[in-house]
Amino acid sequence: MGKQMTEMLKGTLEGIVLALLTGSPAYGYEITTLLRAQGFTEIAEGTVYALLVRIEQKGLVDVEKRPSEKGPPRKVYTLNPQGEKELDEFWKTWSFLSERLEQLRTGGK
Amino acid sequence: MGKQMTEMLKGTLEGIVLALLTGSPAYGYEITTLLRAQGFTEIAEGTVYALLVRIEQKGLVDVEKRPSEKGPPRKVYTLNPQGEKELDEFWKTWSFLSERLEQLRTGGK
DNA sequence: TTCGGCTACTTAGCGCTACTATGTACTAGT
DNA sequence: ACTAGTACATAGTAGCGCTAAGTAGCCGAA
Repeated sequence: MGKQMTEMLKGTLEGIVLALLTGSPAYGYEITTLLRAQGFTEIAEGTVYALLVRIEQKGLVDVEKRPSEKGPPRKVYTLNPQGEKELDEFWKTWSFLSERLEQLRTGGK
Repeated sequence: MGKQMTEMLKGTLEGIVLALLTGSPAYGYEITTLLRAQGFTEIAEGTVYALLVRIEQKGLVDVEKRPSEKGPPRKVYTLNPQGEKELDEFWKTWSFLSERLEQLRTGGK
């Protein structure tokens, strides 16, 4: 979509990925294709992997290495309790922002 | 709200300010207080002024200097046609992101 | 058997945006 | 004179997504 989307994704992409991980673990390449399937067609692979490194270092996910039939071993990420807490915070922050913007759009000065 | 909000504001704050300018022009200090009144209590003054410089340089607003009774002269910003176009784009980008996230929140993998 | 194409992960460097901190300058009230 | 409120400006910092390039394993077609 362009530069606007790039800037807007800052801060939200992490939440999106955490949300994707709720319920079912996933590995990097898989997450990238999931994002693309959901319409985020322009998200760079490198972005996803860098993000995964970050959330791992923050302790929001547990990581497990599993062999793949089709290539190098996969790093499977699972949301842990701290990650769920962070996701919770994310939704709160998002809701706040979302409500303000909805108000602005419908002319509520 | 904290670091999460700071990151999330990237890209959206510009749209918020443009939206605030639709209908009625405003000057920097006024915009800052408007934002605070709407719940964005932690937005730094310097952030707003820097943003205003940016959107002026991008040609999204027209600027007029007006004397103030209470201090230094005000710089009054008015949304111009190009700014309206940019705001339109912003709302499109926002809608896209907003819809994806709503889908994610309600369990739509 | 070699080559392209898919899978899968990594990393250095860049650009953009919001924040911190500080400074300037004008007015009014005490 | 001093403080508080109004009003704007800016240098430096941190964080995040993107670009670009690389490594590595597997497979099927030429």
